[in-house]
Amino acid sequence: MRNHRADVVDQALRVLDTYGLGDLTMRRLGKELGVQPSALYHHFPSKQLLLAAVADELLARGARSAPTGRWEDRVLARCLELRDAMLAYRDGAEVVATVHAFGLGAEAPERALAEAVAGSEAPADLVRAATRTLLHLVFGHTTDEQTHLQAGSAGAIDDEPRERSDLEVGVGLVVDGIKARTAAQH
Amino acid sequence: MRNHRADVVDQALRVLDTYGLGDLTMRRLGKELGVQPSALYHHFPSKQLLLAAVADELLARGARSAPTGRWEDRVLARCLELRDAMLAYRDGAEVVATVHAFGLGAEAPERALAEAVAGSEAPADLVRAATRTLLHLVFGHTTDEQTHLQAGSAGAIDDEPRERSDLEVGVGLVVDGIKARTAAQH
DNA sequence: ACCTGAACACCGTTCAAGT
DNA sequence: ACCTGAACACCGTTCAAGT
Repeated sequence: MRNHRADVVDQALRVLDTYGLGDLTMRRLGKELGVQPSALYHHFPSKQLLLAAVADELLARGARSAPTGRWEDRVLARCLELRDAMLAYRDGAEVVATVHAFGLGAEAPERALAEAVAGSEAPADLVRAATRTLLHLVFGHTTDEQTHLQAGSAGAIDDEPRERSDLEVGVGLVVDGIKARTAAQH
Repeated sequence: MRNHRADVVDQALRVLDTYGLGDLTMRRLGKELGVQPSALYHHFPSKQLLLAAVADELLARGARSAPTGRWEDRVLARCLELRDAMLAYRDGAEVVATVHAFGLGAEAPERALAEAVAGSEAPADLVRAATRTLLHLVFGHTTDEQTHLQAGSAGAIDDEPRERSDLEVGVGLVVDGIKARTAAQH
């Protein structure tokens, strides 16, 4: 049975969600597709680029329609959209953050966030710095949250809301900071 | 020649800085110490715990005396101390962030940061959320900065100041956010 | 276009045994 | 206390060859 690029990505997402990033190996993925590991190199030149495609597909599946309303609300909506997309797959936050850090993909969230932050009408330099700050904040908080969530199936009832509200507070602080700065130089 | 725990950590730091995290393997480290890889398991039960000790030593070497003055200045000082400590070793940011994410060590920066943020006299919940936000921000920005720095030896002259100022702006935004929030509920 | 089979150059970790 | 030697169960990647 011959596979296309999309089949490989789809199966990789399935392996990721079922067994975790540590078990998402070229050999394991090949076995799951009924194919030799070397066959995967017909579709992707390296595991890193396969992972980039996986991250992009994961984000596409979690994508929502563009938020409307006040820019502060649009910023929060984009942050929660990114968080939820990453939480939807096991180790999703680690995959997306790693791919983004290596500059191989996962660029849609930064663009979407930048658009929303630009609504503040802050200077371009501040918009860029604030966007990157928000992105790091979402990656960091969500990775923590997912680690907690996946670690203890026991007693996680208590921790989940606290983690989510921590992210919301963090985003709120940055938003307030942007306002304070933009007002200061009015 | 018999090694102690501290010798292993010291050599690991040397291998890390010279060859990078990708080449910091138990086999490579053993070779560098003139010892079989299995000998390392006399000192550390796993590579992860060795890395935790490496992160803690890296942070200890970059530690400064406690900052004084206004809490905003102490917060920034702690953030820059952490950044500089991580930048001092190749792949230092990735090592520290990973160890911290796994909850195996690298806890001193969070404690130091929390102490400084508490100076704002904000409610305990806000102090905790803001501290974690700042920590993620420093990890994220510094990882980006180090990636940039290590990637292109060419043209890096232009990027370095931009990255550092992005971090300072990010910290400033969060600090302003804390002030705005604490003032709002006065 | 998509895949096989075999190889290359590695990993982390365990464990009985040595000094 | 610290280390050896050998093994176990893996990795990512390459490449000539097949259909």
